[in-house]
Amino acid sequence: MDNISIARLLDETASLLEIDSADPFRIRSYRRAAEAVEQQTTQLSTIADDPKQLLAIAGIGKGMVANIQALLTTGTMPLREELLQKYKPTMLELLRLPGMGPKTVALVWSACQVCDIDGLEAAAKAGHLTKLPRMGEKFVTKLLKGIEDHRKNSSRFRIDKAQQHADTIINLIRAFPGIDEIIPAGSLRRGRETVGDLDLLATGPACEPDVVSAAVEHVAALPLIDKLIAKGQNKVSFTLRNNLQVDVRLLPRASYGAALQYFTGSKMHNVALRQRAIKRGLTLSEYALLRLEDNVIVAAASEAEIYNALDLDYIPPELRENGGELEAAATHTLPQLITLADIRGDLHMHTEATDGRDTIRQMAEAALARGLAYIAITDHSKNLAMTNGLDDTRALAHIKRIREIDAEFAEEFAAGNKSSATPYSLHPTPSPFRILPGIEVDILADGALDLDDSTLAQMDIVVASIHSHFNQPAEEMTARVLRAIENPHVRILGHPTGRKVLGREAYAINIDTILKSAAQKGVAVEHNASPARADLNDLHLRLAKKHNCKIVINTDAHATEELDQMRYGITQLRRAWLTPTDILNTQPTAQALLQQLRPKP
DNA sequence: GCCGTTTTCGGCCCGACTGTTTTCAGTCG
Repeated sequence: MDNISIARLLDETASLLEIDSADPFRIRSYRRAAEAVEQQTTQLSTIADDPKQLLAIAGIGKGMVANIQALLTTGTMPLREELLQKYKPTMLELLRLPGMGPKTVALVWSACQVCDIDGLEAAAKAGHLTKLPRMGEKFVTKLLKGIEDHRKNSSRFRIDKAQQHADTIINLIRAFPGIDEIIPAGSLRRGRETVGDLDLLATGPACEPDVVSAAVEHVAALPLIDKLIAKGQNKVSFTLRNNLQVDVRLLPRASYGAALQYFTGSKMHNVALRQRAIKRGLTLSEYALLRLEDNVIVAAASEAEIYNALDLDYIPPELRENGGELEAAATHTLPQLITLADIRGDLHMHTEATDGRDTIRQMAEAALARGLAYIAITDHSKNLAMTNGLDDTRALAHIKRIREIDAEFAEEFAAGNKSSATPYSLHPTPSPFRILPGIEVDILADGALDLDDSTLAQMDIVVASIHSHFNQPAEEMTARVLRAIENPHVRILGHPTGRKVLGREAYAINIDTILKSAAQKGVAVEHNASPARADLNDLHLRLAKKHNCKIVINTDAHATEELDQMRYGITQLRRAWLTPTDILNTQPTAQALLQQLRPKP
């Protein structure tokens, strides 16, 4: 059993304990243990014989060692079995519905014997639920809507999860000798926020027709396969334990480009491309671009050859949605899309002062190691009590500390003895790494901010975001944001739509009005790079560009490794046709960036 | 259930919002 499976079972046990109204702290222990296990780089199965090594992991104690050893040897553990006597595993899915917490799940089970989504929907429609305590018309309406949304989304996977699975599988397949290239095609390659399944295309000497069967057998025997769906001449289809379907195709080098083009899509892009081919007396398939009259291959080995043979510039996968990219490619007017390397700073992140996990210095070191030139530390303000948000006094003390560490970085730079993963000297224009003092200030229900202007005046970066009262009518919500950005200290509007991928609809808000107003006031709008919260979708981003709005892309990292999520945010910017000049934090230095932001009052 | 320890047990982020109540439990972040 691998770490992911152990983590999942521990987490599920935590959920079952919640339904069972167990001690909340005991529940938290199981959740923490699950997280800790998931983050381990070594497989626990290899060190399970040595309890000392397990106990060395923070969050794993004596009890958890016994649990993990039970899981590894028997595939389950006593507490889990005991809970499954009382409850059904399908109840865990009910917890994912909005408004359904452990207490409510336990209630519908004991009162109506409802333990799955279909049963819950039936009970809701039959009016059984309104007879229960604390459940009225409104609750049932919201619940039915939640079930509908859940069904719509649950068959898709977020891009980062899909990418992780793809990386794992790719590494396993690459281990087979004679496979030298393997690329995920489909919506993952196009950078969609969610993907339905994985399409992996491999090529190399081992994929040539006369020898491919050995490679097919290798793929069909991968250890992480849950169900093998199909095994053909050069294609293997299977599902993983989480139901993600994976199609692996092993293709000869000569037709790899055509296959990559075909399986990357999108469908509408391919239709348009094939129409263009026919007009030129050609025909495009997954095998090659052929001349119609004599079936001679015009292009097949690479995508670039195919596009060029159709009198088009190479079109990046993110643009292949039949949204004007063919016309642009034909007239050589495709945009120079932004890349990860263009991003020089990250202006929204949290530290252990509030709900982050790492220190100011750790975040800075991690950003420097990732090649950034500057960051802003923007911890939460006091209204977010659950994050231990900063009041005015603590906020001022915090930025004092930020300034100190910023000065330390400057000293270390001057002394030339900075030891970090990326020495300053590797940067084209060496200058000290900068840490800007900032805050993520909360926009209250009436649009006021929850810290004093005198405090905000001390900050280089003031990100204003909404964290409560999500259910205001659109007009009120819009007015509230407009009032917040009236405050001259606000320089960035944080996660302006509150959208969550696979989780929550955007706030009811008039985004057009807000973007216009932000553009007029010089307030930058933030695209949250986290794949869970790709806040502005590509439509929003295009709208922001149209209104000449300043745009920043930030990770909102709560730990050093979350800085890596920038890559997913970049993909969304590319899908919106944005270039480096459309984004403020492509500015090379903190000073240049600050000059681009709204001037301080 | 874990942790830190004054080695034997107490502390472990908790406030705001919602839909239901008629004073609050449950959910969310």
